[in-house]
Amino acid sequence: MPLETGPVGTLDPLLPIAPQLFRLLRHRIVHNDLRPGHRISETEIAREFGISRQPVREAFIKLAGEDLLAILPQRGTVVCKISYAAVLDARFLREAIEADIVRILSSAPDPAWIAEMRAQIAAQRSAMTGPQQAFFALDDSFHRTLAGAAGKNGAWRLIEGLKSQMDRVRFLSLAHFPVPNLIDQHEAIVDRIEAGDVAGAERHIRDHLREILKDLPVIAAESPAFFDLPAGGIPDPVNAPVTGGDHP
Amino acid sequence: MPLETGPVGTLDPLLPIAPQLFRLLRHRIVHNDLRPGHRISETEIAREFGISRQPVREAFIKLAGEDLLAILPQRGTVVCKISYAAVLDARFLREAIEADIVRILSSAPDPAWIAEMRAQIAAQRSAMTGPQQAFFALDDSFHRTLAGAAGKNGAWRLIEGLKSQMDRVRFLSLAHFPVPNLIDQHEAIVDRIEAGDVAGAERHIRDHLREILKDLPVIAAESPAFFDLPAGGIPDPVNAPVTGGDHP
DNA sequence: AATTGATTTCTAGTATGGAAGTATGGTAAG
DNA sequence: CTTACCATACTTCCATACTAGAAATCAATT
Repeated sequence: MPLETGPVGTLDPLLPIAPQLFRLLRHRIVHNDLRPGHRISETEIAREFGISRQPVREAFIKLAGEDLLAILPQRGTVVCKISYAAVLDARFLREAIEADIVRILSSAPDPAWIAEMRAQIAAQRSAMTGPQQAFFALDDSFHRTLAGAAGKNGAWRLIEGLKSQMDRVRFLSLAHFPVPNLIDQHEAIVDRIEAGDVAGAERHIRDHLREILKDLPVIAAESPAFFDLPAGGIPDPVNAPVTGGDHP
Repeated sequence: MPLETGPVGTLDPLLPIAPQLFRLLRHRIVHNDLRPGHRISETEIAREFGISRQPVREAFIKLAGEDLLAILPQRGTVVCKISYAAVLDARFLREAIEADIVRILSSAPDPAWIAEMRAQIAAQRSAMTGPQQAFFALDDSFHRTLAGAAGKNGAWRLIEGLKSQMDRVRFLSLAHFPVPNLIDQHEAIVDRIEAGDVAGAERHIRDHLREILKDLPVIAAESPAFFDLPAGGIPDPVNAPVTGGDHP
């Protein structure tokens, strides 16, 4: 995994500091160690790590680019709330992209990649009894493998940025996600890819990526303080327009 | 248009400098005023605009995030060549996203938006005789309108980032793009949306966004110095795996 | 007591100085 | 003529100092 390597919590002074700090703070925010609305200042972080403000500032700017921090000039910097709309947007984009990835795969199935995916699914089942975060890592790996198998590693880089918004929800309420179901869905996707069933594979990946729509309203209702909700309260995103995967 | 506003070439010292400089340099790179491979330094740019190196540095970091600059620690900063692979990746992602956008639109056509799109197409035809850059602006506006009509303005923000890679190609060789054809394609897309023909609308937007595949090899062969080509020379991207829009 | 005003104390933004590392050009040795 | 070496002139990166502006605190006034 290119990102998120190494222990999270310390900085190696020999390596460039700003990118390290960026990953570290990003990890803290996505895992809700830094809570939405919490104010942090460049000075404070600089003191905590014994570095100057400059690399902190650069990390802040990059985090603001992912909508994880809001920098208010001359006023302060706050951890963004989880934008309900942004989560839905990110999910929509992921579905669109991964649907096409799966179409590529199923239109020309590669036995070597199929074997790799099945091995990963086996690992996912083994991780079912362990901590849920372990499954999430394997889940990421699975989806990244899909992209890689389709020759779209560049696409995964983009998805990683989108995923940060969705991950904040994921780590906010680990209990809500039906891991066994998700693994079954992974298996169904690979089955349809192996069978060369383009429409079927597409339908399954789209359904898979719509799972979060069921849980999001529940989680948002549980922790409204963490969310930036649209006017009118929590909408029912399941009623969002159908976007594909349902052709005859 | 949120980005690229104001005159390009001067900085307002009253406003935050770093974001202004970012947009300005981005414009120069995308329009190939700064050529691929050209070396620039923080000091040089700082002198040119009479500012300090720090905001320059921050602009550089953001440009590196869009793969427009490559910052080599302690060695220098160069304008990235146009990555052939990145252009293909960006195009793939755009197709996936806009295909789903068009599916939303055609599954529930809105007369008001249809009228807006038709008006824009008329404006495009008027701009056919003028400079080609004027058409490009209208083309962007059209696609942005599609996203907005589907309630996916957030998606357009992402596409804008992807588009910078494709725009570099576009501005590199204005002559190659068959503007009348593109406008006809726009019209066909809107026709299918209005008719509620989901599969047809999807097929047309995908074909539309594949136009660049025809021109890219030609442009790359004309200006190989501007491109970062994969090993083995210029591939034929038209033979890339089919990714959708061709169901029965 | 409530309100207005000045002051103090925070913030991010910018400027500048120094440290570490790399490429380059010249010089001396083989 | 070729090669190894060293000094120099760059580069980015980090640290520090300073500026401008916003918010909060406290005092004076009504």
